[in-house]
Amino acid sequence: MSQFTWKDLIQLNSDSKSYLSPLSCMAHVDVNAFFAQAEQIRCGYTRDDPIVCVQWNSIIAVSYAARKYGISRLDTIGSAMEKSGNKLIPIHTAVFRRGEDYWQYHDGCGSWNSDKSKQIPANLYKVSLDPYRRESRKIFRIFRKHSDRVEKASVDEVFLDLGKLCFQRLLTEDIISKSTENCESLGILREIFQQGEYNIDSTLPTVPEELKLLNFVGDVYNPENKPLIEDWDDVIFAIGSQLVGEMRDDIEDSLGFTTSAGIARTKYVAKLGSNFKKPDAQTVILNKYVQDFLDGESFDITSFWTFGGKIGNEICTLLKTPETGSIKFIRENWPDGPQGLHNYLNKRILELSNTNEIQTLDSSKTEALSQKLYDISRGKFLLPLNEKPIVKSMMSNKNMRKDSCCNIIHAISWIEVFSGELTARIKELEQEYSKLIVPKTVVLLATTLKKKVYRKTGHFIHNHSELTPKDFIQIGTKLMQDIDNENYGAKNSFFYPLLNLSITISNFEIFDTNKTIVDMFGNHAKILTKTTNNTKEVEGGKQEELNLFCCKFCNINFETNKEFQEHKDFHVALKLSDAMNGISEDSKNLTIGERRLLLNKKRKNFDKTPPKTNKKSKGKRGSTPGILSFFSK
DNA sequence: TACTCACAG
DNA sequence: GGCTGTGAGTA
Repeated sequence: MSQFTWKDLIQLNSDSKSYLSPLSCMAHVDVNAFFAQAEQIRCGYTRDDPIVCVQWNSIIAVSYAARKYGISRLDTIGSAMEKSGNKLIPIHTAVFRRGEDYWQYHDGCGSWNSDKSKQIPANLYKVSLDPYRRESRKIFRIFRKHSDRVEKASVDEVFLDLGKLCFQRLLTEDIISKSTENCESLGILREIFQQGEYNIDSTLPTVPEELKLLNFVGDVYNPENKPLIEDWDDVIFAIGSQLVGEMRDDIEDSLGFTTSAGIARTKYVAKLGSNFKKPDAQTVILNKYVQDFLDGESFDITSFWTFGGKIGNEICTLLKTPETGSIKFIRENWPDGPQGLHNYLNKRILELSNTNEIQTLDSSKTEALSQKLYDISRGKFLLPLNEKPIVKSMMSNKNMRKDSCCNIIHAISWIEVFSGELTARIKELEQEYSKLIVPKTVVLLATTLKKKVYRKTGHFIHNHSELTPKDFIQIGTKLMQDIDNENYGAKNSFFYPLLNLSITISNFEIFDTNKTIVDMFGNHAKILTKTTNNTKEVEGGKQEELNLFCCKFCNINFETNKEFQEHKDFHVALKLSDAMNGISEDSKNLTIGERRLLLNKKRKNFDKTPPKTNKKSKGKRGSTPGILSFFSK
């Protein structure tokens, strides 16, 4: 007799409820040493070549072929090369050069190269992870081809809710496997289902003998060689393992990546499963052996997702010793529900209240926490697939070396890099989803030795049909000018060199592309004329006229050429004033573009005082600067 | 809303 | 350790 009901089975077919069914089947798939594999494939190496992916002096991914030298992610490339007797094949990530808005690979270059001309100095470059995002999307697309129940958990991981696919394969598709083509009792099950001749609360028939021969793809966790298929959940897992096997094969055949997968009732256990055997493997954790798995492999609380840091350690402390953070300990000491555990945690928090051992946890969190621990320790913490929105935020960031950002010129050059990166990333997403994606918020964050300075747009509107790096450069530059004026220019206080500079865009508005551009931006154009004092309300053709004297950098319209020229002078001056004023050796450190600007400046004899601040040019033309067309108040 | 912390890969 | 992202908490 089965322990499951028809309701449990049918629930699998529901996108929103499948995870709640005792027959639910989740998978976690992880690309092995993703960055290293991506480079291996890109550069045409094989899996046996010991590739490591390098960023500056650090290794950020180690291929499985390179692990045999004992290389780990924390090694520097220098020490790793030594360990391996120079056998490693290091490949540096793609990089942007300061002042340039595109990334490039410089294969063969990197700090391990003794040839000085083949270095990639971290003060002048910024790492680009775009190539990996691109591969990640290709992989994700393959999962999506097989299933619409996919959660992208990170750049190299997905969760799958296999309930619906398993259900369909079991009950409505012809193919389960060759061994069951003639399975009469399965036919009967299907017939009952199709005729609707069942009571939803009645138990399912016993699993037919023929079905017990169903093959699993990958390894089933079963150290004591107990029977595999006995009830319907085992059948579902066998089908699930086949589905995941097919997806992983597809990924390997079409893209070349090997992956590891875990299949289990819950996301948490599936994730432990994918980590269990690597690379190129998959592990099924059957419900009836999940406790053996959790106990036998001596998992403790800190092995579980979101418990890997302080919280997990504090739980171990509350439970007295690290060993007693073990899953078995929790399950066996609180067998009758989470209430006892809840009381115990609260008691321990009180006991430890005058020590500083417990900092993150407090009694307001223990109720939910004890329920979660109670469930986790039984492999029954049910979490639905989280279908994430396209994007929530996007950051382009650079941690500076001491000479990477010593003045506003440098800062603006980095902003150009950020702008190129963000625009390219948005464009790729737009193409992938056939949407227009418009960020409403742009944040510039500068970190100095002493403080963080933060500027944010109100309501970002771009009036182009297409987003260009220029849009972000305009805004980023404006924000940077504000920050510079307030913290350096006006007060003449300590500000540079910056330790960090970043642009984060967020608050995305997403439009379907089947609308016309006018449909989408018609309203925005109105806002533009409304909120901008110095732009007259004009229609179509007349707008063109105004654009004759339009600063492309700020998108300010000027009424006369003279004003326009003055404004342009102001830009150059602003960009250059700091470099000329202070630190003369800066010029050594400038990129070609920056140096050209400097030369131009000398040639044109720009030394006479230009309009000094933004405010001045504001005042001249009225109360509102034209750049406001990009902001609301 | 602005900012910090925690966590993850 | 550097880079990118999410979510919770706090004021």
